[in-house]
Amino acid sequence: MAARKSPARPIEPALSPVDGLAQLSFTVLGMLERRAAKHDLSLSQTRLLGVLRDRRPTMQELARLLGLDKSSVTGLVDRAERRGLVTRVASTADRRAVEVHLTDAGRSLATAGATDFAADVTALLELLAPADRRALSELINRLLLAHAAEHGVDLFATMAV
Amino acid sequence: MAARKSPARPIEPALSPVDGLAQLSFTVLGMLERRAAKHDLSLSQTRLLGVLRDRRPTMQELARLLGLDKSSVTGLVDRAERRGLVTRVASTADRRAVEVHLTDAGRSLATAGATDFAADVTALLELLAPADRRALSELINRLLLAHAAEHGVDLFATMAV
DNA sequence: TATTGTTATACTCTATAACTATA
DNA sequence: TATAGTTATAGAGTATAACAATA
Repeated sequence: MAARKSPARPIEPALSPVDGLAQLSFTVLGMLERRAAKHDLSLSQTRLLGVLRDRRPTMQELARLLGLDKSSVTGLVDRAERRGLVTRVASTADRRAVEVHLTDAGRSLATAGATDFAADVTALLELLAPADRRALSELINRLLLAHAAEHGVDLFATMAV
Repeated sequence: MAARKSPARPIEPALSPVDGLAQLSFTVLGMLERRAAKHDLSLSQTRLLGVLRDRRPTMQELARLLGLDKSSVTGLVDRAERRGLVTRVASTADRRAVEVHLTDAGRSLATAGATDFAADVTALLELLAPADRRALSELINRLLLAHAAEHGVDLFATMAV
């Protein structure tokens, strides 16, 4: 029961800005997790597939992209490989290194997962009026750009899922 | 370096609404996780302490609040108890049940964690101009209220951390 | 010597199933 | 019988340290 035509100040009780942002984040990540679970994927496996959609990194690059230790990536890739979602391919340039490639099955799953998740988030955003929705996206973009700039990060480099 | 006085259409490259919301969620949860790690707390332990700040639930209620199986909660509480953050107190009403209480140490840690996290999120929000910040919070509140209403959930019941 | 990746090991987190003790 | 909680067990995910192969 949202307030219909309340003016500037909302009648509803309001979450603090901090709590609101935290709650929103939990909600969105929860959606991602539930969708992934439908495909028998953990959040970690989902991130792995997401990262591999447009890259063929070595184990070490993968570790950096995911922010994990290389030994953790060994296990992550082991389990994905056992399921036929990725393959290890010997690097031609460096005989110590291996590249991790998405298989067709892995790519299908990554695409399906991304589509499902996008549907969830779109449905969430459609709870807002179109003008509000556009405003929210614009503000989020502004915030993320400022944050990325402050940390010297390329906002578009690590996007996955 | 956000665009200073760009009109309606931003000059910067923009993330799609879905990607923006996903990225923002990862950013915020990442902050929470890093702050928790500074106190040697996992996200699960942080949620546990957060939930206990204003409740003394039984194990079963805790399982429901955290969305976990009761056996998972046994382990979670075991580890927290071993660290002196919570205690198990026999229920007077039902001799099968135990209540989980925060210790003073646990409460301190929960408070410190919440304060740190709030500082991080506040710093993030302060990357926006004050008017933008207020607008963003207002839109997030609207979105969460609509979402809570749709799912028949009390938005304020499960807030933790 | 330094780097790439794996292995050995340990711990947290989670779930299912079986169990104990109440109710 | 049903419920509250624990235990036994299994597996994912993570990290540190030690190792083999290659650079």
